[in-house]
Amino acid sequence: MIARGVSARTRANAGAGGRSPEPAYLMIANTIADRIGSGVYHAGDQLPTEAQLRAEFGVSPMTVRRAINILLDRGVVTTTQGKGTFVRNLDLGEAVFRLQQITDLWLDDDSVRVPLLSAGIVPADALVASKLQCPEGTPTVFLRRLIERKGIPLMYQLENLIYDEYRPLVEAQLQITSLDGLLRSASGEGMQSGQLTIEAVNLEDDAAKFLGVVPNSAAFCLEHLFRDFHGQVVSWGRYFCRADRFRLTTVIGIARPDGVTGATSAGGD
Amino acid sequence: MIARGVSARTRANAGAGGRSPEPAYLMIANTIADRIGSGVYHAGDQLPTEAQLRAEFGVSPMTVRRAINILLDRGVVTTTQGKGTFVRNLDLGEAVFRLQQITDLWLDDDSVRVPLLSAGIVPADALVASKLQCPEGTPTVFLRRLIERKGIPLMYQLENLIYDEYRPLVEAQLQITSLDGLLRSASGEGMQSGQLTIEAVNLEDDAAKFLGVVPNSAAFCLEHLFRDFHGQVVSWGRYFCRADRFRLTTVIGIARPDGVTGATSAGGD
DNA sequence: TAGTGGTCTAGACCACTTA
DNA sequence: AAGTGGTCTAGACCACTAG
Repeated sequence: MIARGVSARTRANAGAGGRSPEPAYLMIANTIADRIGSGVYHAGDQLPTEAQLRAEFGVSPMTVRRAINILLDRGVVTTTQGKGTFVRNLDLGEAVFRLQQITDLWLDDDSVRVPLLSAGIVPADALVASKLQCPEGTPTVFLRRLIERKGIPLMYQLENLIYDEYRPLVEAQLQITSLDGLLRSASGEGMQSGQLTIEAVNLEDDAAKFLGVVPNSAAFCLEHLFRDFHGQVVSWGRYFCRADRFRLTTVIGIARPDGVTGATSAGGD
Repeated sequence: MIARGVSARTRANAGAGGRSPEPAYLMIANTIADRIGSGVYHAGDQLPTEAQLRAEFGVSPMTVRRAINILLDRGVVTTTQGKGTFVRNLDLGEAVFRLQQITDLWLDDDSVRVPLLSAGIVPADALVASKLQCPEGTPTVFLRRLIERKGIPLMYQLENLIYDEYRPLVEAQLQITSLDGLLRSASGEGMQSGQLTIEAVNLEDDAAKFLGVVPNSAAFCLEHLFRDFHGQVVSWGRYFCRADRFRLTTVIGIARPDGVTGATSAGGD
């Protein structure tokens, strides 16, 4: 929701007491981005040097530097020491998809339910053992959940947790009834780092049944692996997400005034 | 006035006048990240204040500020004005998947070929017209391509371009024979911004045939929409990617020493 | 009121590129 | 040698939060 604020980039800053809500470094970065977007600076062109920008905007070196760093982060420009700052071409590689798109959608939705389908302690088979990096046969807590909204199933989750009677992790997991709680548990106390993978898969019969789609339907499989402070894997699981409800969207290059900045659509009603 | 830069570095820095390749702000950020990772600072804890860090590392306010901004960007800490800097919990939402993972894999691979399956001028149907934001029936250039590596098909691409006899876009497109060229064309001259969407889909018969998989197989569908400087859509297309060759992976939280930072695996041989 | 982070200055020296 | 970006200093004032 980065509000680009007022269109008047007339630097009412600096001198007078009136302090703009938009810091100088942001105002400078946005001004330059606008110029690139409107074709004042073309792709491949060299931008004015830092000294020139400093003079134009009447700020100190650090401030113009900070503005350029922002454009650097956004992937809008590149800098080469000794040469200059240049407008970048559009690059597919710079596209980043944020998982937050998905999680944001339903966090504040009261109609979202997270029923537990089954829970039990099962010995780790070869696959689970390799994922959890434990010996085969190690007792693990196996959970199956459904995430549904307004009664419509959205995700089917399988999760294996290392069983540790001294760790309250499992009990906490069993009591989760909201998506919020579910996501928080993943980010919970003991967790220190995680690895996430997205794949496209064909749903097997049971998953398809729970999700209310025909078997073999395509779905996103979001696999997660969480570790504690010692690097020990404590949780491995997969979310199977109905393909018709999930979509990852992103924008590259300079967002036009009409286009949203980073907002997304995903799985309408 | 302390010497400059190279003052008391707690790490293996400093040395005999030898300048470290790691700037002070990075070294400070990494040191703090290490402490969080090793449990010195726990989730939810308040970090030392900027004044304390400034004293500990013997640097100026701006430098320690910059280090904290890096941790802020990485999603490792949060700051609240007037309160302090705090260690963040793991948050699923912070996960970002980079498309570069996919494109990097084959850019330097000489065995990658991009044969053109068909090319022609066709009137826009309802779907194409809505995507390209042009009237139905508008002539568009329709291209179909295969991206293959060592003879194994990886992606099947469909693309519609606005036909403009004065724009060299189409001719350039037709001469593309490498993946590098293909990706560059997307980022090409006229393009100013793009929108990308990833979905999971079931492959239709013809797509499945070209990709050498059974019909109805799951696949990633990477849809792209590119605009020129005026915001006019000039290209809409979809890449259908074999699910067994594509995977998006990311790491959240503090990467452990053994784990790779942002490197990925995707589609082994 | 005291302490925190947020922003900014007006310089400096450095490493690198180009000629 | 001249010009570029990269880093850093030693302060300053501000906005916000809390007791």
